[in-house]
Amino acid sequence: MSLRHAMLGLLTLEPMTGYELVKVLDDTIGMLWAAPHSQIYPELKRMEAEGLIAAEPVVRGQRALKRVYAITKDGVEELQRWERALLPFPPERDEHRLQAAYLEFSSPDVAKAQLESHLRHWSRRAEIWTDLLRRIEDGTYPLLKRRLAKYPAETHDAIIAFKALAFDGQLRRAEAEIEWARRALDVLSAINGLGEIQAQTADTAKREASRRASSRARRRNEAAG
Amino acid sequence: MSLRHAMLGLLTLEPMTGYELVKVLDDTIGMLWAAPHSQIYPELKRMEAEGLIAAEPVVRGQRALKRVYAITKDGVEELQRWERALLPFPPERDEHRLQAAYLEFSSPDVAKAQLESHLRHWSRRAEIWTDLLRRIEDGTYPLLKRRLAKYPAETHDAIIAFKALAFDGQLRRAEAEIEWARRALDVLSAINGLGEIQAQTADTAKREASRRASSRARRRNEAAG
DNA sequence: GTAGTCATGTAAGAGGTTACATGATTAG
DNA sequence: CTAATCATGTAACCTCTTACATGACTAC
Repeated sequence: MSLRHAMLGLLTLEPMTGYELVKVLDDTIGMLWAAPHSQIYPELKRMEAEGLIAAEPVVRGQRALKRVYAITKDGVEELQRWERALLPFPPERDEHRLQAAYLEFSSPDVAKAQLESHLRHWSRRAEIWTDLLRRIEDGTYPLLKRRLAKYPAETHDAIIAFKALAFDGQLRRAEAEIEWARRALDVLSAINGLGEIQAQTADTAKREASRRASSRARRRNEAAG
Repeated sequence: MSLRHAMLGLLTLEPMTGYELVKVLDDTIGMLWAAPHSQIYPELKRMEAEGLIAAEPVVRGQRALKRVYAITKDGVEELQRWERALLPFPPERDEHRLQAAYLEFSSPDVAKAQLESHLRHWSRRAEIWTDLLRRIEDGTYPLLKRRLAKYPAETHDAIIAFKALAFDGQLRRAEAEIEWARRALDVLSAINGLGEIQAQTADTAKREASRRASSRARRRNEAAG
């Protein structure tokens, strides 16, 4: 349940509308914790109901209203409670690594394309995080500028250091992925026996089971719908 | 939907019971894709219904039966289809990194304990992956031994290389986390201004809004239930 | 007999994805 | 006037988590 804490953290900067939260959770903070608007609006409602944030209606144009959310005392307490918790580590679940583990069922050209895609993805991520780090350190990152303006000078070093720390962690992760993908491409090009490996199936193993399984398989398009 | 592909991959080694899959997905392969038994058994049922695997009842003791699942031709095709797909990259979502980004709401001693826990967790993971890598490379990893016995000799290099590649990626990730946590501990000890930062809340910002928000907050225990 | 392992389920609920849906405002 | 942006929702579906549940088999 960290979407809530990502939003509480953002609201310690200043009150925001759901829409503004949608934007930052799709852009910069989304590089730490991403969320679509379909998740954000309902969560804001729940947080308001629980008293963690308070909405104030603000006029917009002639007819329209927008709801500006501000964090409450309870919200700050919840953020601090979470901030001080020892969070459990999630189980390992990495689809790309799992795919790599069974590359013998792929083909060399496809595998190469996949690893190049991996490299491109994490290189783009690394660029984004490098850029964010630079902007945090040279003071041109707007969210941070506004945050520093709001908190006492003696806390600035810590605030800057922690924001940089988080993105530095992301960057290190990206760099590890980049190095891995490069090495994987080397491993791939050094291998010849790759290709059309035939797995032994229930069908080839057992004749009568085969007929049942494959006719069941043929029926599955209708049955699964 | 990769649990299915993790299991299809395992079943290309040999037919297994749900229980055996539970064990490997909690142990070695669980280091790539973890899953609890409550997810495995229903998924096996679905996969059987779709014709990707075929169950054979095998006697156990006097009264009991166990269901041994074998991959079918359709199952192998599905594994190959997935293996050749360009998988999308998931959105960024890292609770520990998010927590690090707002460490100014924590306290120095708690933050230190959290980072030490991070270090311990990923060091344990690194040990596990290092050990798996060693056993893959010196041929003492039983799952791999059995796999090699089943596939032609010219594919062995590739099979070994891909299994090693996957765990190497995990190891690199762990090492990046370890280095990050070490650096984070250094950053932490270099900072003094950390501690009881007070966020400006809706309560402190607006007097009349305050009264409404905090009385709402007081009511929330009953209201939220 | 009894503890540990083998073996297999169900169910409620949380969190996230994808798609569908609507309308006001502002800049050109 | 029209396109982009601002603004806010709902709903079906999927995956995963956590907890509850049961019973046979085997080694001591």
